[in-house]
Amino acid sequence: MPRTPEQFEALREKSQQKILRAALECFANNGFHTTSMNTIAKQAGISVGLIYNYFESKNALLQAIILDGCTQISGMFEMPEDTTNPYEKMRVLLDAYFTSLRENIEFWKLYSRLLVQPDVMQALQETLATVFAEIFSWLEAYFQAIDAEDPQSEAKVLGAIFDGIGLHYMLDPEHYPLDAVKQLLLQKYAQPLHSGETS
Amino acid sequence: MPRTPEQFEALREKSQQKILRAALECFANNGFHTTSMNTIAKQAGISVGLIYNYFESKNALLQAIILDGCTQISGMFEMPEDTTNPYEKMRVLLDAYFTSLRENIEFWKLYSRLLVQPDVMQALQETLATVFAEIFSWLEAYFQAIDAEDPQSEAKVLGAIFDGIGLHYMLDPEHYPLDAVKQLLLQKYAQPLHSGETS
Amino acid sequence: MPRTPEQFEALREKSQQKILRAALECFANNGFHTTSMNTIAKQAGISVGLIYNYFESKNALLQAIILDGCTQISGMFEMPEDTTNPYEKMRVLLDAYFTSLRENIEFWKLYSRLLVQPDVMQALQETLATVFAEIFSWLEAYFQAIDAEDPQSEAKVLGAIFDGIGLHYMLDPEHYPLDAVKQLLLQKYAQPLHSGETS
Amino acid sequence: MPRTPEQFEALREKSQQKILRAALECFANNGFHTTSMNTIAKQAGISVGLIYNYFESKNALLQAIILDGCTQISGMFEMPEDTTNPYEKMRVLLDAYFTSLRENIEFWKLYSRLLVQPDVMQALQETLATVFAEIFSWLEAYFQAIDAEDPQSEAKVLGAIFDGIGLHYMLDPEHYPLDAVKQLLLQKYAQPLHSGETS
DNA sequence: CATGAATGAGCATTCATTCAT
DNA sequence: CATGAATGAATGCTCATTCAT
Repeated sequence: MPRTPEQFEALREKSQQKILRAALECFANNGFHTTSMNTIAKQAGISVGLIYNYFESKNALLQAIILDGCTQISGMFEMPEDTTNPYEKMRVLLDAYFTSLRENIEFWKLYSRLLVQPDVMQALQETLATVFAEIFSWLEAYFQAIDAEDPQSEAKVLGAIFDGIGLHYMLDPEHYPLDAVKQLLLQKYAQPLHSGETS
Repeated sequence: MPRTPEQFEALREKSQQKILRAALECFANNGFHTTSMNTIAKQAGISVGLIYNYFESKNALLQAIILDGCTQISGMFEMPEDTTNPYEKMRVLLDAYFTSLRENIEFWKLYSRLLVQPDVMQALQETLATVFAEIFSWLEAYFQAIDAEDPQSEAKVLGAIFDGIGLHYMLDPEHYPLDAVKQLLLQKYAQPLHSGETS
Repeated sequence: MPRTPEQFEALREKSQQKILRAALECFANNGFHTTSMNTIAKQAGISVGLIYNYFESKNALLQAIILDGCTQISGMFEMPEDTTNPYEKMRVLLDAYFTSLRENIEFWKLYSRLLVQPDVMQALQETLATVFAEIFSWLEAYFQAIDAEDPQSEAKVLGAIFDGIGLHYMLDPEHYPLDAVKQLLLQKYAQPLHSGETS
Repeated sequence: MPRTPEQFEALREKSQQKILRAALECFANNGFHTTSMNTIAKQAGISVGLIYNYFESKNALLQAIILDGCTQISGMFEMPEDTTNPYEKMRVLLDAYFTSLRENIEFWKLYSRLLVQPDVMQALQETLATVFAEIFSWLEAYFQAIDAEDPQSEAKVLGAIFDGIGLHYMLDPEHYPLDAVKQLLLQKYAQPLHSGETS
């Protein structure tokens, strides 16, 4: 009784997801170079050979993971249609970011780690450069919208804050005061400065 | 006629420096795992074996480099004796930091990279944890001195800014607006807020 | 269509045996330190890497060989159930020993060689100490059974004879008068002394 | 004030002896391959380079040690002029052997170890073969003198006893019953058998 | 004569990748 | 589709030996 093409597809999808999840966990926790294909296979509960049925190489596997993650990051910048107020937008972004930090810590670990591994980066540079550009242009637009004096630099600083917090949070998730920091950022960036000045 | 102990010492010092410099450059640009001892030797213009006359292992070599760098980082927080005003102190710190970023870009590359490689970190964790703690306590003291509402979170955010900027700068030093960003930070952190508002 | 577990098991068994045999031959003829893993692989007709699928390290490989051999040595002291007469037992032992010397000359070479390599011995000491103790207690029991004056010393001397002969035989197997020596030992140790003197 | 040639010679002799002693100790305790030239130099309190002023190579150093030892072994077989009785000769030999075992344990360790290291042996084979031949012919002469039935085999067995005891003693010098074993051998080999038979 | 820094070939070990079944 | 045994190039590290002083 041969399987239908749909069943095949579903099986493939399932195996691929298992591999991606296993690889993400291993890379994030032990580093890319330190993780062997055998380790990933064991973690995924499959054989080494099978990985090569789905991914051309260890590097290709890594790229697939990153691509997944970039989609997610980009998603954070998508706003509900009716959100037009810049402060409101920033609130949505900060919410999304801090939620993601907590929920996808594995990915953020990996992301931070890869960001800075030049050998790994070569292949990803293009992909990441695009995402980076998108993010910074979004941030600049925000600072222009609220009439900041130097929107570009403000965007750089806020971008640095995002990556810096991600990095520090991931170094010691247990003790990082994620909520307090979020509050501070909401206060700094998601509300008009000197709100009561004119009264 | 054997060399005098002083001559030997000079030779040793010279070789060690050659090795440290070569290793920093290689690690920073190509990553720790991707750099082989042979590569370092070639870069330093010496033989592989010689490296092991000065450093017990590849890891020990890395640690020596990091230790060097930590001393440098700590140095940034040492103020001239007569600097008591917190804003003045912050100005000195920001100056030191941005100068160091520009002058020791190799080290900052390496630093950012290592910060996030769990396998490499094991051995360095203690060393780095100490430096981190020092830095954050310095920053907290600053925010307490200027009567910030939530000094801890402010310190976290400013710490994130430092590491985030370092990371972004090093990803593309040519195009990063280092000066503009520095000016913005001076404005944000090194002068009283709303100082002249009421006048 | 993957192989069945039984097929894999058979493959593994075969490779492992190939490795053990090749390693024994190399170690025995060229010494432990002088034999490289590459040499063993070449001798076994496989790749270096494969050895590490079966043995954790060069030392582990050596230990596996020794363990095999110790089982064999111990076997020499196992007597047929109906052998109760001590002289008869000694005859069986001498037979077993000289047969083994001839048939497993490779192992005896290795054994003699390792016995005296302190650096290699560290790991094997426990294993070998046990075997040694067993042998000497067997020999002492024999000398007690035939009412020797100083069973312990007699055991030491006979033990020395075994190892000494092994060592000399293996230095020049072609010319060693193994049979004549065996006859002499049978005469010395496997028959009552002066049995017919008084007749 | 230049030194006289005699003084030079004395200095050379002294250094050479220091090296030989240090090397013997290291080789004996840690094995030939495991001992590095640096270790020997440190043990001798001199520099590596100096060793090469006196010995062509590590192997040459080893050979020199062995040659020294062989002279010593040969010496054990030299009898006082007036010793003509074979039993008396055997007594002298056994005395010499057991005394040497105790006093030159380092050398015997090394000797036993080298005897069985084929790679090391290559170079020494000739030297050692000569010594071996001498010893066995001495022993055979003894057994001929006392009218043994199979002098050659008796010589092989006694030779085996010597090397076997040496080997076992050196494996655990603390607990080996050297004296009792010596007594037993004196009884077995250094006095007429059945001394009272004819009475 | 004496020193020890410097060399580089050689070794054990790892691991991404292949492939017969 | 799936398996895991097999490959072999690459890497960290050691150590006998050389040589400038």
